[in-house]
Amino acid sequence: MSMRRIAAELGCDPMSLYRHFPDRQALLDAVADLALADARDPDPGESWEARLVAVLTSIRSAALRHPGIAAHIAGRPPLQRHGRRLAAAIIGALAEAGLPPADVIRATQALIAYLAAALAMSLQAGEPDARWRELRAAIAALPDALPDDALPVTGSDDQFGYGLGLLIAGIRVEAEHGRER
Amino acid sequence: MSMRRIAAELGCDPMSLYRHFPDRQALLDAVADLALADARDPDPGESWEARLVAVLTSIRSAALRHPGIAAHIAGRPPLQRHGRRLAAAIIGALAEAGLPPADVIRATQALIAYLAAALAMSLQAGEPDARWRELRAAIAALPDALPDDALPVTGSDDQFGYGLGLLIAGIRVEAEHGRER
DNA sequence: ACCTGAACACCGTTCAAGT
DNA sequence: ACCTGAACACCGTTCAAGT
Repeated sequence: MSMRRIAAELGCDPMSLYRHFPDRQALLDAVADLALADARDPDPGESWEARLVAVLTSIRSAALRHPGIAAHIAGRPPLQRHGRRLAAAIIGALAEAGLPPADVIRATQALIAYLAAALAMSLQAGEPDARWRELRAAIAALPDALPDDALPVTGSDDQFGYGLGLLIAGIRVEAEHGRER
Repeated sequence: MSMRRIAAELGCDPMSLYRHFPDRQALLDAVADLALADARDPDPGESWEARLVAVLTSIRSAALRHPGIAAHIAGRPPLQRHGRRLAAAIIGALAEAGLPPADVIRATQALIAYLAAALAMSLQAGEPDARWRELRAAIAALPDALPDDALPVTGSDDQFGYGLGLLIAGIRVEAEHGRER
């Protein structure tokens, strides 16, 4: 995904790209946001929990469908047209959960941070990452542990969903505490 | 942090580095792990919640104390000597919380994913990231919202602690559900 | 046998020269 | 005024030539 390679693919001079974007980062930001175009907004009839799961899963799927730009999405969450649309869905769900506005921001950034890192792990998992397998093997060797092949895989859908579930359970607890106060 | 720059700093030929490490990534992995040497293990007398907060905060602080390698730590969590020591502390705390072994792995990876992304956000926050400020401004313009300057800052300690609290609350809920079953 | 540094195949971006 | 491509200042890594 270099400027020279993109220009070659487009059959134009590398410098022509600088007519449209100030630098490489701005070009990739625009492409990254575009890659999220097919991440759908959640059904407003669903509960806030279901909407959070739906929108975050949808973003992750859309990013993984565009492997060339996924690493950039993970490193710099897009905040242009589609990024903002999806952020608004997250913010709406959190507001409905009952979090105060400052916590809505905090929880939004926590969810996006988790999504970004889980996405990065999924990408690294593509190239079999020997380091995590080593760690899994070390854990399997501990007393009372499962055999290695029963352990969840880094970057899998299952793995992503579990961590997302933890965050949502935490948000529910936090919102209930706020309501009691 | 290029091979040529490191070699120049060390006053040696760039190629000498390849005598000690197969490639740039292996060298940075080793440096990254070393940067976590001063992240302390938590006090075993504390509760599992307090130990999780302590060890993850300690890792984040250690990484931020070495800004040159922090981005590499965020992108590729070190899994050598110190990385494994700290992972063992996380795993121990989660096991004590009462999670079954497969969930201990899932929760460990969720915590490390969150830590990595929050760290990356802290680094980007160093260079004032106009994109997040724009999003904050957009949120401040919503009905019932706080004024922009009351919103939490991306990548701050406060921000990190809040998301970590959500994950730990979620883990507590998950562990309690498991105990009921 | 070991080590060095020239060389290869790239990069993002600037800027002077062309039209 | 606009666009092009040569040039600058870098990369990580290979490998042939030296000791």
